[in-house]
Amino acid sequence: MNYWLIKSEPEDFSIDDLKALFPRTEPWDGVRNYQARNMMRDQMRMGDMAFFYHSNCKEMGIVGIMEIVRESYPDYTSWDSDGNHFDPKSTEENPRWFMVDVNYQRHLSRLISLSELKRYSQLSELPLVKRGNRLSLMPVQSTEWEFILSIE
DNA sequence: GCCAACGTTGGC
DNA sequence: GCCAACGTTGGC
Repeated sequence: MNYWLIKSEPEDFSIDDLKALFPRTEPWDGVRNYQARNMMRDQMRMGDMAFFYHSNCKEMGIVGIMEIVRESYPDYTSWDSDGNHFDPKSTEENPRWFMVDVNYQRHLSRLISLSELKRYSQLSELPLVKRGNRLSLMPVQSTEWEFILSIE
């Protein structure tokens, strides 16, 4: 099983929004970056776990855990010319973008802030803490996953 | 609100 | 295929 970290701007969609849906799931639409798409499409598997990270907000950090409950399928929001995820180069016959479905699992007992995450040498290889990182979705090594849970 | 980093686009 | 211009991300 793989571990992940997935960012979301809480003003857009927060972990509380995901929790409110439970037990319904959420299609993780709107990923429009090839590197992120490839990981999502080729490596994310049902049952994988992901940290929910709040980005671009006052309290940035890891706030909870979600589970991948459906493997990748075409992101139909890319076909909606009225939506803000529209991409005219993506078609039903030849979809360019993909998404997975996620389900709320739990909040962490506390928010683990970005500034705290940056302080641990155990996490120095995590793309999140590297300079200039802009990936909205990234793999987390099992050792990193367990370390983060151990400091929760 | 600013701006560095970086991905994408498009002219050549 | 190069690369400048441009747009976006996201921390600060």
